[in-house]
Amino acid sequence: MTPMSNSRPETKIQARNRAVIRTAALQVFSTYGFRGSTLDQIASEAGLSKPNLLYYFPSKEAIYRELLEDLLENWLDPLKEMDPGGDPVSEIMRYVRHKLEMSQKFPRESRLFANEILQGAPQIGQELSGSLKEMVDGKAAVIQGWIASGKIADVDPHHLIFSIWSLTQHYADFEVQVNAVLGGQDPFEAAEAYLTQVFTKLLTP
Amino acid sequence: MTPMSNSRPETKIQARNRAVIRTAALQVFSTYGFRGSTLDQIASEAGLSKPNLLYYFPSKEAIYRELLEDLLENWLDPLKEMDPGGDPVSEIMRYVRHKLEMSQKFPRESRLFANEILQGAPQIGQELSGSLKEMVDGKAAVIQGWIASGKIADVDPHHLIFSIWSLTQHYADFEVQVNAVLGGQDPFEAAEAYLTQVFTKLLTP
DNA sequence: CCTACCTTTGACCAGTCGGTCAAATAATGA
DNA sequence: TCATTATTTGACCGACTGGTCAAAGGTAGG
Repeated sequence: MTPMSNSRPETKIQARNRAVIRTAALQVFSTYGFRGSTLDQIASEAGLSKPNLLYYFPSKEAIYRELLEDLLENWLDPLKEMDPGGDPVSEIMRYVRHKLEMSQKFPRESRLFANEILQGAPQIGQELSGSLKEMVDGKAAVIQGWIASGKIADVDPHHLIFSIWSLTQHYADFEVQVNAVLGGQDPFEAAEAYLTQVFTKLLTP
Repeated sequence: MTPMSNSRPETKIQARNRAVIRTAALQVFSTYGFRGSTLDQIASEAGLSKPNLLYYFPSKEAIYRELLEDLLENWLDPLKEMDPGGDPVSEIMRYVRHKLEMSQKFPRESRLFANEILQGAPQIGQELSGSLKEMVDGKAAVIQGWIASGKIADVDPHHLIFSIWSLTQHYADFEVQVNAVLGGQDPFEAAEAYLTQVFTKLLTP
């Protein structure tokens, strides 16, 4: 009997092994994408046998989906927290710093997402044009309000959001290139200063 | 006798079929990455049989390498063309527009590169820390010169270059997400206006 | 026409893929 | 203790992987 097919409470072994598998799968999927990854790789990375993996998850796709679902929750949350009542420049800068910090602390999650999008978002396409679009449109309206009241400069809100995603995630997704070009020095300190400069100049009316 | 193993001039059939294969392989590799792509996929996309593919290219890796090598040439060229003697803001803006145009016209090439970097640059790692770093360092020195003479604002040159790459390539690499959020309208017109605004404000002293 | 080379392919190979299963092994609780 | 359940694994499956090969089908020049 597989642990997913009943509704008994999760044992300690189950909790531990499912976590181990998720970590291993994140490592592999974020590097090679769904199709480029194999169960044997993940099993080896997790220190478990392949049938043992499939005792905890019904399929390769199920592991991948669980990772992506967890990701989408945590990934889009910080944008939701942008407060329409707060100071516009501070709110946006806080979001920028938060996203940059996510790239620094969770580069694998960022790359997992990038891989999924590069491959045409076969698993999360609906969320993108559904809840994500909804949320972005909502925040774009908030930003448009800030513009209308003259609190920040007149910039396209959607592209402003894209530029925040792009600039911050770049340090995770293109980590290898950034490190190669910078020759080993840590990029994030200078990145934060640079991004602060960019968005301060851009948003100041 | 395979056409790569001698030095006779290329026949018309060879030229045509090698081009067909490159196009098909670009489509597949740029979507699924090297490991996620199969020769059968590429052969099917090219309308050729799998042994026929391997008549024109010695291996899957050889096709991939040829694509990447062609890419690196065309991809990094425009940065080289940035003229130290020209007007700084114009030169940088011209580069930004050029890169954005590349994202619009050659999104598959951009995604091929992105996939290679995401996977840790197993094929082009040396070029990144070799010739690419060299060239970027050179251009960063040029930009630093412009800053020193007060022609543009004081920004970190390396991160300025990263931000140009990141912002422009985002519209190719994350095309699916951008289209989903924008709901079908063409992103590039607004993107060009937005990026002009960003870099004008950033660079004006 | 013929011959020499170019091109294409069906059949095949060993290794790997995601996934199954029965049996063995550990943990748990009465 | 013993029986029940949870966990682990070796052996295995059919499908697919990158790649080979010999033979067949085209093509071009003399």
